[in-house]
Amino acid sequence: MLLIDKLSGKPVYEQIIEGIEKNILMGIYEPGGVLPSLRELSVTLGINPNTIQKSYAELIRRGIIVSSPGSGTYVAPDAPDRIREAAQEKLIKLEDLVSDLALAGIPKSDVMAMVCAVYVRSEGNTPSNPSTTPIHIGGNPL
Amino acid sequence: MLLIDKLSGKPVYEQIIEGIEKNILMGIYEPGGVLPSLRELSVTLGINPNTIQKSYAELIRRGIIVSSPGSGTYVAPDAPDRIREAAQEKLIKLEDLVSDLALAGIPKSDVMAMVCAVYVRSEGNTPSNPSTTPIHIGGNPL
DNA sequence: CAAGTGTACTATTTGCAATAGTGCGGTTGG
DNA sequence: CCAACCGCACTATTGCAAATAGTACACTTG
Repeated sequence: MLLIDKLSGKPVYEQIIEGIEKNILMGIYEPGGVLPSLRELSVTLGINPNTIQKSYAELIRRGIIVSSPGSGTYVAPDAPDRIREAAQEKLIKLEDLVSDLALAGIPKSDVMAMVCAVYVRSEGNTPSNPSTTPIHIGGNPL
Repeated sequence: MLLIDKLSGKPVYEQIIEGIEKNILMGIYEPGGVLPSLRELSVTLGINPNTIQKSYAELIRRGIIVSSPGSGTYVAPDAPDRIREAAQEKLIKLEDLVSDLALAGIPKSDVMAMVCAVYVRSEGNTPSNPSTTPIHIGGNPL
């Protein structure tokens, strides 16, 4: 998981943030579950620990993950909800992009078709069922 | 025209590129017409001439505008077509964004409604009629 | 107690955006 | 013709953010 493209121009720490959020939404990282440690993820991704820490710090600021010094970092219980709320802001970016396409003459039907296709494709990718509470392991503070 | 926001985080030279493309699509800059000179636009926007030049150079590379050293810079005859073709790439970015929103649980209906709203709003903003060929003035090389 | 954890620093490198300044050669219009 | 303006091509510099590197400290776990 967590593919990082150093040549994409997008800051690495942002890619990590988005990757973790995506994993949480897809149920790979479950609420209450433990995240990879800074140093472990650092080795896995081949990225400096400080860069990982920067991503974690931002996610903590957003209340999506919580840290327990000396123990580890964990997914907040309401992480999916918080991520979904933040997604509302992305709708504005989407609006700007669509506005550009409309001006450029891209037919409305093309955009609509694309949206439909995406939603059909993503129909089976939401296994994060809130009723199946995650298993509590170790010194998890939650 | 050409509003530049130095605090937006977006590079100024990109804002200039997008602004000029938008003006071309809206018919404010007509194919074959002359663009403001580097120095003139520099003064108008309060931006260093080299930054303007960077924007112009990129637009030239894309074949959207052409330059005639000593004379001026002009909108390419097929500029609108080229811009529209390039817009196809933006569809991919849009697809990624919609994919994110779908994963975050934004309902398809919300996205659809937003797309409709944008297209309804932008219905009167396309006065760039290809049949009305622009007037040829001065030393225009086209 | 040893190992692993998050946290907090400082210093340095790297790349990009933007500015500043100068000069060259071509075009234009009086 | 020629002064004025044009695009174009340099170099140098500044500022900023991302990323790396390294160290140290306090805490938790087994």
